[in-house]
Amino acid sequence: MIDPRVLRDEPDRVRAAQAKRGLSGDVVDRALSADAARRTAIVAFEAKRAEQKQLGKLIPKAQGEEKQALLAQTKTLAAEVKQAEAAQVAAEEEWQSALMSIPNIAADEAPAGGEDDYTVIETVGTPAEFDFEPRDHIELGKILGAIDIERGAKVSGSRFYFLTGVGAELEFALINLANETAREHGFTQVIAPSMVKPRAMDGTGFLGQAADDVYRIEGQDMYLVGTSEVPMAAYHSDEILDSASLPLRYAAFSPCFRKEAGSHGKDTKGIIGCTGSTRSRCSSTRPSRSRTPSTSGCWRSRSRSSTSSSSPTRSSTPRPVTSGCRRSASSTARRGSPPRGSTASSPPPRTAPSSSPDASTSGAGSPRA
RNA sequence: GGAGGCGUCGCCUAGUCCGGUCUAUGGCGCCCGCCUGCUAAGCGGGUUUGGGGCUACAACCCCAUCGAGGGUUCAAAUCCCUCCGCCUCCGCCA
Repeated sequence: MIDPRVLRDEPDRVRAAQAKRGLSGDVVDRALSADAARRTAIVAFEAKRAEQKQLGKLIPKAQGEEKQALLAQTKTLAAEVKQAEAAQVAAEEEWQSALMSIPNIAADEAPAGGEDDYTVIETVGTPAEFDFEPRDHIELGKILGAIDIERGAKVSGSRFYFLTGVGAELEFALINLANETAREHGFTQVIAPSMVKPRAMDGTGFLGQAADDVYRIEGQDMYLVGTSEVPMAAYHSDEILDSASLPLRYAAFSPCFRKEAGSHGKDTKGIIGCTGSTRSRCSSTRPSRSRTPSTSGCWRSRSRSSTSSSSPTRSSTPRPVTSGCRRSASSTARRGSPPRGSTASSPPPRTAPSSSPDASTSGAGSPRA
């Protein structure tokens, strides 16, 4: 969720960010009044509680009738404290839910609007031109015996596939390439758990507006991760890191699970943006004095390399505590842009917690390796 | 899945049996000051985190915080319940 202090101090900034996404600013006002109500409730509760504690100190010293009177007095007070506390908790929850309904503040450089309002920052290379009718990945996969969609559907349903022979080899090769490249750049190799507790999922914002895309394990309070960003963002949670050790850089590999809710049948032809995939993802943690996000690269093993950004800390001090972090602004691709050269810098809410290239480049299907 | 042990403010630790002067003890480390050719030692003070009030974003005051969440009670580190984590052992392991 967004920093409550930003909301309180710069509500207009939040309203402007809402407008940029085409969202109403009403939630901002709702959150502001909830914040005020919350603080009023806190004052009321704490006053009662302080009174109770003061009286409680007198009881062991008192004797006889005086003690009985005190006990009676403090008993009713205890009830009042309980009531005030309940009111505070309710106000707190209202405030939380209002805050949660506000998405991350869009970065200043992010253009207003939706998917079609992108700005091209840089074009790398020229799109390939063929003097024949090029085949798509489905056809190629079939001819090469690399992708078995039929059996994928039989075993697991639509949007699943088996990678076979050179297809599987290509997958491993891409992962190795990604990891090797990351290693050369000083990233530590990590194989991360692909199931996490709610705290980790929430910490990266995936239980907010992206909750629809997330797989939850039935009967267990656990989630399948949509990217290793989730376990890695939680990796150093509750730790205080020596700033001299920063940045800490990790290239983490994991299977990735996303429901891709609402995207069924949308420019997929089977395997792009699939429900289960593997990725190698780089992330780095660095001190954040300002509230600007730091960047991290992301190599996706599937068919392209890409970059994304994240904000590994919400601490306003140089002390980089990564607990429950959530990126506070959207991303800017820098390097290894997809062949189209487009740079989506304001991910739509559905994909907000993820890196923008994941969501915006689904059409560029030809492997680079 | 089962049995046992453990979890205290950076680290170690006292306190838990028997609820209230616990405002959580002491040591180490760290910070500030004093003293001192320098350093070390010594002496004095400070040092959990989060929230709120008042403000000058200070000082100060208040609330919460003894793994987490409930409960009992006028009152919980302390009693009860549930959960989590770590350790030891047993079971399971396509």
